[in-house]
Amino acid sequence: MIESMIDLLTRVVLIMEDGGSGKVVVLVDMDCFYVQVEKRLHPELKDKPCAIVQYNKWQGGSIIAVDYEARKYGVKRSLKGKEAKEKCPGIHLVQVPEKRRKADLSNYRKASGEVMKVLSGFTSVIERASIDEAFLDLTEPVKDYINSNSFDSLEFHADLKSTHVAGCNDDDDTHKDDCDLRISRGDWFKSSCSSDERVLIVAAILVQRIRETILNEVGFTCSAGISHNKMLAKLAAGMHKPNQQTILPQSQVDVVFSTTLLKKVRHLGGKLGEQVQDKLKIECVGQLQEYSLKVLQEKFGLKTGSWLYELCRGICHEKISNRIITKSIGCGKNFPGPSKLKTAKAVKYWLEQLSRELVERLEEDMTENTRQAQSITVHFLPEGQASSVARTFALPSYNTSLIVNNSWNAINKGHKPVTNEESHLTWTTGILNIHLSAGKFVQCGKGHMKSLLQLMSSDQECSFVSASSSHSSIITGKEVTQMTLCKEEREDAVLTTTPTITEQDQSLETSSMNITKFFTPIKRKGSLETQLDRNAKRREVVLEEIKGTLESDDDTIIDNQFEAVLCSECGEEVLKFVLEEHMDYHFALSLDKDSQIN
DNA sequence: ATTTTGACGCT
DNA sequence: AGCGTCAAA
Repeated sequence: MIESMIDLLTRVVLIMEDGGSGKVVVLVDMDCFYVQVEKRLHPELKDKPCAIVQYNKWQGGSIIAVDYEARKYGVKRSLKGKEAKEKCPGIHLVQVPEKRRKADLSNYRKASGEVMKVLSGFTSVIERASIDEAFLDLTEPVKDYINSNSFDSLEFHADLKSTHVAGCNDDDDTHKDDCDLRISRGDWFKSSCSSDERVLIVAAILVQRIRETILNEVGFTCSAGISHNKMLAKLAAGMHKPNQQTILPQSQVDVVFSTTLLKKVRHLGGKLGEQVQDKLKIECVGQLQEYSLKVLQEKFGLKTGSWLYELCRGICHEKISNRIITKSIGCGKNFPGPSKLKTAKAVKYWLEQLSRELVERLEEDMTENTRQAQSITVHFLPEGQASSVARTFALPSYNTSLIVNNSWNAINKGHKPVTNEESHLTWTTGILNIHLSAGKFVQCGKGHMKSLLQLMSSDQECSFVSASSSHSSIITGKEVTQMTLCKEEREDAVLTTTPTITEQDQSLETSSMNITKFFTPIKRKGSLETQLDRNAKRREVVLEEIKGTLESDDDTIIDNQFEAVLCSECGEEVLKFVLEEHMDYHFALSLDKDSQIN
């Protein structure tokens, strides 16, 4: 009974030409993004087959992006650089930059930001879906455009060269079919076209402009899918690449779905897609239409069942959030097989490297987005375990030592050493991966007029932490006085951390890694901006002093960075502000020795 | 020995 | 909070 009512309602919805969404949704997807970023940086690579690799010591590195020229030779993601050379001897392999002995993706994040900025010029509703993809809600812009005067004077054939309509044989130039004629002739547009297709064609004109603007302003090509919801837009975007766009109207859904493999649909590319395929013995999305809502819910649960029921009819209610910056900032590194971390020294070294990258990125994020992360989660994968372990702790200030120490404690809790010989703890099992992720961002700082306005006007994505008096919380056994997060109170916030140094910590403190003290208390006075200004000034001075020969250093604010000290390892005089890097250098040497012994 | 990310759902 | 899934380069 209920089922037949839902079937009836669904049929009614389907009579509505756009599947009931009433929206215009676009997915913009950059073509082989990392390759384009590198080619912009190295124009001589233009028109040459090219792939991006991470690292290259082992098998020529792992490929993470491939341009369309190289794809012709069968070069794919996840191949080794070496294998790519075999398939395509002329290929140019560009390495991802490395910093602190790990891959550094910041160039690509910056380029992504450039694209997002251009997109924000066209519509107020943008969802960053990944580093190179964004969903746009063009419903309003399309309405505006239709209501504007320029609408009548459209010349479709001129503007829609790179536009396709899904489900039409538009690949063969000699056999232009109905779909192509539709979009290339204004007269058809005015007379013989359903209203949902009409808005999508107008959207296609806007998307064409958006893509041209991205190319002109930041120099990247992209592809796009134009439809009524996220699922269809994403599917459409993949149909014609690179540098093209595809309309997928509701009227074409059945035709397209009759040959679309399940795993090609968003969210069905993994285990669920396999389950659906196996349980129902079907291959294509369209075949799902043969199953009642009841049966789908029995087999896959209430929620997933109704999701599948609607999905195969082209209906998808996934909301487009309004957010072009990430909700978390993280970095991690794998230590596969032979390179697994076996000593406390090695773990601390990499925690230091990861923490420094994280703090660097968090500080940039703060100046860029006037927000501050409130928590860190450390993930690590002990050898022999199926899944990684995660532990979360509070982040009262952006401080490398704090992150290193809390992470170290977290890792130690469930991972006991078998021997403990003077800063050389050894575990029965090694550590195969460490990942640090900062999250729980709250808006902060001055210049809050603008950010507050943004906050108020945007949909739920941003949330306030209500301004209240300072409170303490117990997290991972450490008492932390948190700052008040909003408004004026913040100005006078003073941070204190209460150190609880364990025996193990102290034994480690003698290790060459521990340059700064654990939980160096940080007192803050004055506004955030003042702090940032000071940091910026300090960096300028430092940069001038060392003439750009060294990475600018980060975190721990020490009064006199220019005081020289004698290095305990080599006896050289070293300025304090490069001491950490200097010790890293020694440690890297010792690690290399270690690995030679092994 | 793909690696390094990031979002979200489940419990 | 911690784990699992899915996805992108």
